Amino acid sequence: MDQSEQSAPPAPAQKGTVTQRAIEEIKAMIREGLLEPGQRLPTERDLATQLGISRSSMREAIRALTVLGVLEARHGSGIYVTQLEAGDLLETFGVVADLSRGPRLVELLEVRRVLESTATGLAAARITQDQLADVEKHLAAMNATDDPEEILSHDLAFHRTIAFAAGNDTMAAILEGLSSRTFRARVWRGYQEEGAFERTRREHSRIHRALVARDPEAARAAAAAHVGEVEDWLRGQLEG
Amino acid sequence: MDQSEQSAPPAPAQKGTVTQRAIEEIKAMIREGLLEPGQRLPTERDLATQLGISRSSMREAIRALTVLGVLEARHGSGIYVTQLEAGDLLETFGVVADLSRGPRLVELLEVRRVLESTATGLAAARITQDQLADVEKHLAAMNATDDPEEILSHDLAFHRTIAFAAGNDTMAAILEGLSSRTFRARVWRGYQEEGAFERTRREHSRIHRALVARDPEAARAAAAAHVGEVEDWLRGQLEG
DNA sequence: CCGGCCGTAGTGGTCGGACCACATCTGTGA
DNA sequence: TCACAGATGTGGTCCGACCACTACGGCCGG
Repeated sequence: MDQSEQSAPPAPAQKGTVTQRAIEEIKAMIREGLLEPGQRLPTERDLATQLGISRSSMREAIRALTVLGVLEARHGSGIYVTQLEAGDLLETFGVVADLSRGPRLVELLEVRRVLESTATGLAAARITQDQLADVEKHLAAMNATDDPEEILSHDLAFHRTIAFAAGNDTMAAILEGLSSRTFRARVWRGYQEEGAFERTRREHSRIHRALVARDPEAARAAAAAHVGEVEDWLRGQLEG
Repeated sequence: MDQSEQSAPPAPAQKGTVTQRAIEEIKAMIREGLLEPGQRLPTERDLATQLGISRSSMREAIRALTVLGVLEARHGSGIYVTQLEAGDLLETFGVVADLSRGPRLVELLEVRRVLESTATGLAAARITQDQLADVEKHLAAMNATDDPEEILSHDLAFHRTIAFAAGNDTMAAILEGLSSRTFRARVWRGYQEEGAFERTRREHSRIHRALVARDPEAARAAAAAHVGEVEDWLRGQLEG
């Protein structure tokens, strides 16, 4: 709305802070293909000189892009562009889940329910024998122990494998964030104390059977019900 | 050489870089409720002293949390915790969409289709008269002009209003990121050149009719088809 | 000739201090 | 009483030095 074209091409375009400008500058370089995934960037000192800013400011810009999963700094070696894969970029999604509280937790679970059911449905049609074997491995391990930590660990792997088998890495990465350890640990702490172990096991078995039967609709329903259980419980917690 | 004064009983926990430690430290403070949304933090200088690091490192940590939407720095005033609302935290989602290319664009559209259809279905049941009026306003404005920029603008507002009416702010925020200006501009540039205007208008009308009729299933289907059209086109582009 | 050791140059990581730009409060003067 | 100007404190930027680590290459012993 304010983009009135100016004459000077090398004009600094005094928008916002210097660091912010540097961030946009680097993002633009990547977007336009000047920086390929995996490629090494010039040194911090050189980059700072190129953009005419101090190394401190450039470092802040680099740090910002690092936490976003766009860049990766290797001490003593250099700065590199990540592979820009779904996992790299969506890692920050976990932060959101970790810092969310109250009603937002329910909203996140609602999003997870929608995506998880879709992914599980897709997986029923696409999962390979090897992946199915993995799923069964985690299912068995989950049922073979009573250690909550271990159960949670295999539970996560169970769903992760299924999400990955759906073939949409982006969706799988988002689900990964929505199921991050600390997030689920917080919710499940109370949920499992109410003796939900058995119900969880039944639900997992139902999902597994649907995958074996290659029944997408059943898989979708089972996954939705599975997440929905936790969702309803949490909703009740917030009200009561 | 001057930092060896105290033996540090609270355990320095030498994990990763100093800055990384500071980031986790602040996140923990927020997670544990020591820092409330909207609250003002100590000054950069004080924070640096508290954690026993330099101001430079602390600034990098703050910058990192700023781009994640957790903190907000106001020049001359101080540093504040954001409201930690969905919009604040999920703003970075737009960055992902902007930097994605090729097959990942299709994956993102697939995620959007799933969420958009869900949100539109929910909206059919929950939208208020005022919100419906807004939707109609954008629909009319969209059909009254031929300026692609303006069309895109109202198109975004059309879907945003609907997503918001669904009642799940988190879902709406994610959709916002998946529909960010630059992302859609890139895809639609080619799509609309193929004379897809008319089809888009028909699809929007269909969504609108379903909302008016309070028919969730029809709304869901219409939204899925709408996004699916673009999805298919893009998939074809990548193959052909 | 080969291979491992070690020094060195180059990189990111950290530090401390200085100064600038901006927001806010305060006290003065009309 | 109110408006303005200064003082104060904050984040924003810059500089220069040093530390920690990696990678490379030449040296030395086998």
